[in-house]
Amino acid sequence: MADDIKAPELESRNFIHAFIEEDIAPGGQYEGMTVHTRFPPEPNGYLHIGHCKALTIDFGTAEKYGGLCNLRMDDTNPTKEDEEFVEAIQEDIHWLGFDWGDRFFFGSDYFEEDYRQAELLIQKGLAYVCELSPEEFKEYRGGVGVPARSPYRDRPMEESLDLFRRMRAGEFPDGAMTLRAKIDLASGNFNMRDPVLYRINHLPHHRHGNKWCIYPMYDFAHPIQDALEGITHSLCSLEFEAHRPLYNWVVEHCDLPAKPRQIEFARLGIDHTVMSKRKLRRLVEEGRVSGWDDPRMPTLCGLRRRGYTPRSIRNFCERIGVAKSANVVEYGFLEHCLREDLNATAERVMAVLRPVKLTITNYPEGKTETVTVENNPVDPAAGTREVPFSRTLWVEAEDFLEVPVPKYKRLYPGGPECRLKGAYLIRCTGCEKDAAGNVTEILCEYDPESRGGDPADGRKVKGATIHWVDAATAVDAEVRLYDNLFTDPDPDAAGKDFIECLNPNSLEVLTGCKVEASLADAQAPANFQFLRQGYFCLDSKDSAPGHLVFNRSVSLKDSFKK
RNA sequence: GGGGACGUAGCCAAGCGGUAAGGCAAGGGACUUUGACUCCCUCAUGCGCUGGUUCGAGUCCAGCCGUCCCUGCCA
Repeated sequence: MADDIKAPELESRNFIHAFIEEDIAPGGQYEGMTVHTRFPPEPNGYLHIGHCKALTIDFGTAEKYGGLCNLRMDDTNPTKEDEEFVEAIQEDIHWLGFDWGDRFFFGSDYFEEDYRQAELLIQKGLAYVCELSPEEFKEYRGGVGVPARSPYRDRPMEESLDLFRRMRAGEFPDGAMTLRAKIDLASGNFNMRDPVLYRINHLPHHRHGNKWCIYPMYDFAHPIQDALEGITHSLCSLEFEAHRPLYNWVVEHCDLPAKPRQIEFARLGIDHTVMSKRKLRRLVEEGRVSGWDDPRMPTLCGLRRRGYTPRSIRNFCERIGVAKSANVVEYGFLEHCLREDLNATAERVMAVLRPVKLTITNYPEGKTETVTVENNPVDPAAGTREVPFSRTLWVEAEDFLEVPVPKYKRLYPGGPECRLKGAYLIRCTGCEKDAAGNVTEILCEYDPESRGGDPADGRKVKGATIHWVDAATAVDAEVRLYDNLFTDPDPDAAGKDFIECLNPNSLEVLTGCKVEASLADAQAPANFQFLRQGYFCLDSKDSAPGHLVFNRSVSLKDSFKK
């Protein structure tokens, strides 16, 4: 693992570990064997935060037991898969800090072996070619308490073998027939009602071109892939639980070098967050977002652009736990993990988002000096920087109120002595306003004996510490404060058009924001919605791009409501 | 009215017959050159419900209730 700062309370033991320890213990199914796992994304979209949970479990489990985790592209269906995603997935996994070494595979590279296993099943009388059309298939599938039917079930083995070979040879159109496992048409588990093993699909494969026109189904291909790669524990999400009997059936009846075990866990959900790959894909395709890496997307590349660090995401995934009950975590928890990491590692700059001019009336006109500010107050090793200072500054509009609210300890006429961070102590003496009554300039006097921010006489400073930038030398940068991830305001909105009911104003400002670009090349895509957008001032040219760490809320209203 | 799972605080989550860990959120306080951070305190007589077994049950048994997944030639 590239970096290793973890939250201190992280302890890692879950029910999967208990199963595995049973398996490798004396007398267990895998006694003396090395635990091997795999992460098998389908290359039909970008990885999102939900995949990160699986990644953490797959790689983390292998690591815990001294084994390895393979990366395998699950590309058995050419309909939706694309090379673009193959590379993006690898990039995102590496960014997170996981490494599969040289164990990078494609499920489609086992097509020949899949085919051999299918013929073997036919020869054993355990599979048959079924000529039901897709429509008939549905009709014949039965229902609760009603068994499925297939008139082709008792077809002679030789006939099925011949038809299957001709299926491969391309003699039949899409949908004409399928290869089915002969299991149990009356099973209460519909996955066992003679499931389809192979379907015809005359579509080029992103990796094998036109070599194949029949493709194995996930349920057939996956256990074979696992076995061929020597996977001992095939960890997947809960919706495959009902497929486990089929997984085991394939493992048992095929001619395989190993017997992998499937264990399921609850997939990750984040409240009000759109996580379905189908919907995310739609957002991209309909141009609702600038791309898969739009900072409002819960994709890893989106989170990355938004300012999330790999470590914060990994910590998040480790802390949410692994269990089988529905796992819907509050978005605020993800945010907490980011804030925690940024607090420890992000170099600060002072930034003013809604600038108001502040003039120190007793500071000599034309004079400039530099003051020293630490880059990270919780990490002295991050060093310091020199920041220009002069008579005219920009400060945050909300740091001044003409009439203070209760408990306000920032600038107001006659208010307490405040500290300009790293510079001097000041007192507010008044303000200038325009015709409309808006504050245009804050007037202050400073204490020349307080350079660095500490009073010469050691008196206690009652007011707050104010961030500022020097008006003459400040650099303008575009700071994008993103709205929250794409949200579904109605958690029960399944199937509804969630895009139409987005509520961009309901969510809080993210604590850590990324400075994405300087003024020169700041060009926001037209359909971006920012909570705030504009050109803001940073205290130094060296500070962009990078992270800005704000207080939890930059809203005056939120800070002071009691 | 089939099959498979799950129900411990607002949200995750430990717990495996001996008297409810931890984290997030929330509230209170201390500290502070970010109203941040940090630190301290508070926060389930209660584990979906009802019975039963037991000296003792979140843990075992029975019944009920609720939620989710499965009826693609998707993964």
